[in-house]
Amino acid sequence: MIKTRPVNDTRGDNSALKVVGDLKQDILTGYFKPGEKLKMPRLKERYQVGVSPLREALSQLLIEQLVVVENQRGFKVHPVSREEMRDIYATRAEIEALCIGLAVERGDDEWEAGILAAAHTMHKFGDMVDKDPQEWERRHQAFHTAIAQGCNSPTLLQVRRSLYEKASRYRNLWLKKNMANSNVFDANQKEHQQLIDALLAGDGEQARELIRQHLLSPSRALEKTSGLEELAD
Amino acid sequence: MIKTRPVNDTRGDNSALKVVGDLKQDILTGYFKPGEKLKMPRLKERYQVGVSPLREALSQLLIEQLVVVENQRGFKVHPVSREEMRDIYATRAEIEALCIGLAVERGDDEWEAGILAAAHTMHKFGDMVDKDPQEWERRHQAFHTAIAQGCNSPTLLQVRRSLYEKASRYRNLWLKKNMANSNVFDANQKEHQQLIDALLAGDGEQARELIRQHLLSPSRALEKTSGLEELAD
DNA sequence: TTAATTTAAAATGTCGACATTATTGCATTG
DNA sequence: CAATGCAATAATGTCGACATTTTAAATTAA
Repeated sequence: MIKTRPVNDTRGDNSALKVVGDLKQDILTGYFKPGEKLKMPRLKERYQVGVSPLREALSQLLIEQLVVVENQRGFKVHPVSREEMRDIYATRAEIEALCIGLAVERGDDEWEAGILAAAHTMHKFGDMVDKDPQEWERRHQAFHTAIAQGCNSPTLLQVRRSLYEKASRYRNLWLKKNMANSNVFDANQKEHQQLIDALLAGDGEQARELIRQHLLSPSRALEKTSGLEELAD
Repeated sequence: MIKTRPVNDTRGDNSALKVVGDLKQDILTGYFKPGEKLKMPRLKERYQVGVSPLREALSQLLIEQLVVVENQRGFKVHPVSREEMRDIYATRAEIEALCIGLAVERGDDEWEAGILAAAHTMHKFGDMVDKDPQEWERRHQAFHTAIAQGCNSPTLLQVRRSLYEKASRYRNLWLKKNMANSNVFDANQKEHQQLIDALLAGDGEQARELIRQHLLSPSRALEKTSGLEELAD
């Protein structure tokens, strides 16, 4: 029996690594607003660590472009903008299409099984009445990740994950807007089925086009809303 | 008149940011070998700063996957492996093809001019007798960057740069092996001309295929060499 | 000699302290 | 009243110190 360890088990890690996860979550979920100044006293209080681990954590989020720094003026949450949203979503769509194209070429039976399993998990959730957006998003992402895994390239998957996280702040807005709207979820379900069909048929070109449209729809929806202004730029 | 500032001007930056550049250089050029332990006393001595800025710098290189960390055992240079080299180069080829495909769709006259300018700068260097590999690589990269710029996507270009840096350690091996071999440089020159022709003709598909082959050739060459073993894994 | 154990040395990760720099609030002036 | 200048308040970035842990060396035992 292989001993696995939960993804959020941070026992052997140092303080910085522990705080990276929490801080990232707080930024992605919007607890810290875009553009907001991240003052050390507040962070020390919230995460119960000194400045050294905090600065290490912030240095990591700096490279992931979730925070920005200005000398002698500390750290801020990376601001949001329509332009950035467009660019991130467009890039994500291309990267995801790339993953899928390679996956169709390289994917094996185990890959296909993983997709069907994840699809089932998603489908079950669709029946629920109390749609917790976070849990829905978890399963939704698990489904797409199962597909992308088929590309079998750690480097590419790393790029993919990074873009997914960058997009999270915008996606959370979209989720708030649409969690009541069950049409959206039904349409999603349909698109997923089309995607699965194309994948199992080995039609890479079709799958690539489907995923592009699928990934861009939240972006298109957000273009029209005024939700972005709320998040000070 | 706009006041520009040289890329390596680090006056307003904090110590960590200054040391990031130097440390990265030292890792990419192989001054610190893959897998080598990065001990604080040595780093303090070399970069003339305390542990705090050092740990911040290392935290950034951690996300860029140039170093790895183990709790209570400090930082190490990220090890190299044939597998990683293959994956990085393959991913880079796909990303570069993606950039170029978009660039052909979106590029304007200024873009084309930039390519020709960079090509000229490269060509001039080809005539020189004393081929400094570093300078050659600078111009080579400037040429490819000029092309990729046409995609007009900061996010995608960021991904591209990150992969370029990850590949640097392997590329430096290749450069050492081939700096005497002028056949290689001539072949390169030819491939560049083909690429330019395809780009100016607007043939995206052709350009994408050319760039894939172009980027993969160092990887293929390195597959055969024994150079990797020198770098302890 | 090899293996195990103890001891000593060195390195890591974190905090508090301090100098420097930014920001805020208040008074002064035009 | 607006704008400017000044003081006091707060925050940043860096270092040295310290407890903890790892690594290396020395010693002992088999």
